Amino acid sequence: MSVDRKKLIIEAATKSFSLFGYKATTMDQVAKIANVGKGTIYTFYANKEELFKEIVDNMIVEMEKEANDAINPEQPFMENLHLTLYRLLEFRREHQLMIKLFQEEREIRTPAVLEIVEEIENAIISFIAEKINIAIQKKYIKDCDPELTAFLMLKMYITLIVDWERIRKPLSKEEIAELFDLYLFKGLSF
Amino acid sequence: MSVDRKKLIIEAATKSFSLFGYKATTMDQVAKIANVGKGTIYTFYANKEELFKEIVDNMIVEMEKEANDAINPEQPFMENLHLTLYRLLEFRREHQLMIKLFQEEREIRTPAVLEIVEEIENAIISFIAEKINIAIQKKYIKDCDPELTAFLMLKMYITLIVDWERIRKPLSKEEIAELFDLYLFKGLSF
DNA sequence: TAATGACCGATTTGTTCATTCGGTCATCAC
DNA sequence: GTGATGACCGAATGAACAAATCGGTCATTA
Repeated sequence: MSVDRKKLIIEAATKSFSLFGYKATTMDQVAKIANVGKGTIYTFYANKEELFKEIVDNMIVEMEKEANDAINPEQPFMENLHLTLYRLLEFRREHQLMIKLFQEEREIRTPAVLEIVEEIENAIISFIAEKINIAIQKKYIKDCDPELTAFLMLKMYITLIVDWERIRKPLSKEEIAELFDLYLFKGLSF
Repeated sequence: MSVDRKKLIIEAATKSFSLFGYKATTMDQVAKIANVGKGTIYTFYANKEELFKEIVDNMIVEMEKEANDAINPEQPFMENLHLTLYRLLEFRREHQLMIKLFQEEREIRTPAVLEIVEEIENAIISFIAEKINIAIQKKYIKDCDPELTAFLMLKMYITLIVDWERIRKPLSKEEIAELFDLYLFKGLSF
């Protein structure tokens, strides 16, 4: 059996998108890195965007795996939710491809990248919403719209970790856990 | 006494910035609208950015006045906080200059506009933080960092009103009030 | 027949030149 | 003499054109 060309292409594309982003990655370059003719890529993927989606979808699977690894079954639900959200934002801050994607979203606004970032966000929301849905059924938390709650929690974490750090001081993991618990779980009322 | 040239300039600049934004407003144009020589503008303001700041600072004062008008002393603190935040975001959505500013922030990223938008955000945060500070002292709510809490609340409102509407369905004023009360005041715990 | 890379039209990039703009200051009107 | 002005300046922007690059195709090849 000859070499697995599809695998070579996926590896090459992952490298290139991670290093240069979507726009700055050329199909010629991917072919070169993969040691494959350019035409070969088009026997597996209809176009550049399809190849891109495949790479990002793989990353999303990897991300969800990591998020699940963060869960500690002995901890209460809200603590695990915190650990999950925190791990997701760690991934977002450290994963090469993720970094490039968000940078390109901000700085170049490549349409294909805007689309894929929205897809990533949706994946995260679905992922969190599912956990919330279960928590509602098990009466761990009050009844609420799981999707909206997930959306709000994600935005809250981005606010606490990314935005607040930009204008004031960075918060530690423990501080964020406490704030999450105070604002969303216990509430500000006495 | 001759005409108040400074007032004419302020009125003209307000009109022009509101209609065309910062970048597309020229000093020649402001002078023309104000019926004033271009040099005259520079006897009051050191440069275009200073003039811009004056106009936006006036708008901030107007915005805070409107936000205060939204308060109903007979209502409980959290309801008034909701009314205030909602009014602030209404202002943001409806005020000509505000609309142009945020549009230019997103689409052109003019440095001077990025700066001023941050200034506006800081003004809102200080404004809300002050209310929260008083509420903490009066034991209306638990102890917390007023600035961080204000920041979080503002972001939460933007999430609920702007972001959620973009990806799903718009929420009514009452729904937002309920969500605000549920998530931040009562909390999700039983 | 799976793999390839020369080739194509479209888009992007680089370059040059003309225009516009923010800011100055010599002159003017009173 | 003083406050107001607009012609003028260099820098920045934009238009226009040429050159290079890129995504995608398909006749050829091994």
